[in-house]
Amino acid sequence: MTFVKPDDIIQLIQERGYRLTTARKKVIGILANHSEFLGAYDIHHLLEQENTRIGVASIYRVLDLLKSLGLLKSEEFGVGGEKYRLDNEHSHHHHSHQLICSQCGHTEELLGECPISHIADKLERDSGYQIEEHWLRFFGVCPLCREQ
Amino acid sequence: MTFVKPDDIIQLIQERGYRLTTARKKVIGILANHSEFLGAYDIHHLLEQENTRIGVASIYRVLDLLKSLGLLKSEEFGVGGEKYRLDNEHSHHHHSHQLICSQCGHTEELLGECPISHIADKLERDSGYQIEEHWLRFFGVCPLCREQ
DNA sequence: TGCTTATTGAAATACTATATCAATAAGGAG
DNA sequence: CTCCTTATTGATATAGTATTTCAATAAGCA
Repeated sequence: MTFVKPDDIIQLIQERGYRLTTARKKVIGILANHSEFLGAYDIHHLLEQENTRIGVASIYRVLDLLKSLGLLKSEEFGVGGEKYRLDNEHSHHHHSHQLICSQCGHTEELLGECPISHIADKLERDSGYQIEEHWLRFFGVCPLCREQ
Repeated sequence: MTFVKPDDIIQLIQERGYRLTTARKKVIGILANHSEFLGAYDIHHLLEQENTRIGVASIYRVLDLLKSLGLLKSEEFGVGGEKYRLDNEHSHHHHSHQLICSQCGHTEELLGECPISHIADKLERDSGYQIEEHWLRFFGVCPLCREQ
């Protein structure tokens, strides 16, 4: 179970002017009841088990919509394509990513999307720790120091 | 260009009792001439441009062989399946991965395959730094401390 | 040179993902 | 509550990646 309530998502969808359709409700329902990552076809199969037939194309469309609303986390595991999960409040933790020159000490903050969050998620599941923060620090020789 | 010489790979293949075939030589030749990551079908197309026709299945077999010999690095980029590159000596740098309890201070070393190396590789290309080392430290509350 | 068998190529198959388009249904207007 | 507009859907076709199968081939040894 995630901490995102289906009703909140449905409300957001309507607020944004999107229609509230069966496909959207069903796919969101499945995602809300599964804390693990699911592939598009996993969702398709789970819906079939509830005797609900939603076209694969529509499942991808709902996933795209949720992604565009920032409500979805996705991961590429080794095989089997992209997997999706509702983005819940616990999936974020503080981090610090730095690139440090081991010769002159110059430090750069690395911005952009966190490449570690999915590792932290997995680690949280595997270790039982509740991860709050991580540091990622790269040490190397900066271009200026390399010239000398 | 990688720093792995095709001849060294070919020698290793023969030492291990595998036959030296055209498919193996050609695929290794392509990989040795490309420092970027290539998909199986990229290799297939590149070989066609040299008027060499190697079946896709065989390309996958060569890639599997190289992987089993530890000579191949692979990555899943966003789309388009797995990509491969010969593993060169510069692709390794020292690292330390730890999981630390922020309450009791208990520290665990995280073993297993380094999930950061490909980030380091990309960073090296993008930043111009020559990365030598990285630390990845996760801070959280361990299962014992969570019970209290 | 011939033999054994590891290896290959082609085709069939499976799976993920996207584009197309007629049919459908959501939701506002009346 | 009914009608109308059009966003949305489902089925199908298509594309790309990956694996399996099996007869044909060629590598390497005697």
